[in-house]
Amino acid sequence: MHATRVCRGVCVVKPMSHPTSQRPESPDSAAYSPGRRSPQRALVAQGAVAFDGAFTVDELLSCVRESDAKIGSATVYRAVSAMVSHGFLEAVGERDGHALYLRCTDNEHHHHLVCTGCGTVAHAPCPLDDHAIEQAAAQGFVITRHEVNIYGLCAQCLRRGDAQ
Amino acid sequence: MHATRVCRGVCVVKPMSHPTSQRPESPDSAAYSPGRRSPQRALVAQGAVAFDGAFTVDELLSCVRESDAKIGSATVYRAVSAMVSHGFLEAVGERDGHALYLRCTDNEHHHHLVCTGCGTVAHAPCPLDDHAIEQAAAQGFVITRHEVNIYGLCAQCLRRGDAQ
DNA sequence: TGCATAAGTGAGAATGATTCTCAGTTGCCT
DNA sequence: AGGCAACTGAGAATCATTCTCACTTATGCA
Ligand SMILES: [Zn+2]
Ligand SMILES: [Zn+2]
Ligand SMILES: [Zn+2]
Ligand SMILES: [Zn+2]
Repeated sequence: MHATRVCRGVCVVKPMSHPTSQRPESPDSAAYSPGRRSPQRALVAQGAVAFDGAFTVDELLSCVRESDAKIGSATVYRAVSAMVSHGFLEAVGERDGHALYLRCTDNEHHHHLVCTGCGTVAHAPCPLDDHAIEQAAAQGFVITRHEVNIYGLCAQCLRRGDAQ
Repeated sequence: MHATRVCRGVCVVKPMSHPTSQRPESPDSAAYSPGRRSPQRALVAQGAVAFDGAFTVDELLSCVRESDAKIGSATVYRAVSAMVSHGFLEAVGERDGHALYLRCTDNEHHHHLVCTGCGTVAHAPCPLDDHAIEQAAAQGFVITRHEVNIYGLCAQCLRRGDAQ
């Protein structure tokens, strides 16, 4: 159905030799999440960065398992939650009932267009400009939150003729 | 947490006296869904219409149960699915893990702004204008689907000071 | 009108992503 | 070094939604 989504080589990081000694200090290990620094969270962050585009928690899990075979799925869910609430990851819709996440380094607010074939992502501007906000205000509303999820097919998948 | 969401009086329709005879022929019973006409689907359609704004399947279910106490939840789920794919209902995001639906009679494409306090809905224009589509095309993408869910608070809920 | 047939129904089981529990670990601060 | 709260992992639990299956029942056609 979908092309197998693999994270790039970077993902398969040098497996940590031992718990306490010689822990891989990822360059952004400080930024990915608040709270304590753990090797598991560092691996999850590295895995997320290694994906080209959108990924599910399952995909991230199996990617991370290549480095730490016995990491628990709950740990990855927890790490993803923390990263999302810290802004290191963004939720970008879902695929087949699995939530999609994305690491995007562009820090001005915008949205994403996800290829349903391969997970590749393109940027899309936010529709909530001043005009939209005023229009909402004219109807008595104050906007607190919004989701814009756009799906499509990238050039490659179009060429390959992947359906849907 | 949330104000109790009730459908208006219309919702509590005259309970059908008996299966085969004297079935309530709702005015739009023909339009709500493709396929066969059943009293259950008519009730579900009437219930949906009776809501002012967005509602969850649970809310719709308990509304419909006031007319037919023993309607199955699967039946309501099925009816909602059929109505969504027929365009009679629209999905407008979620609340606490429950999908939100809405009956909107405005048939030109647009999106919705849902009050998280009471479910009241306002209209919002679609952000996917020609420019956005061209911009996607410039990145090699063809858009196939999109979701725009906006959440906020309506004037009434703001006045009442409902949080979130 | 009377049948055939496929669509709809309902009770309950199943699904399955995500969250929770709980008994260990282990960063991190003093 | 010690204390403790945050983190982990295994597995159980949650819980909205879907599926199964054995009936019903619209609906089109003869
Ligand atoms: Zn693609
Ligand atoms: Zn935005
Ligand atoms: Zn409101
Ligand atoms: Zn739109």
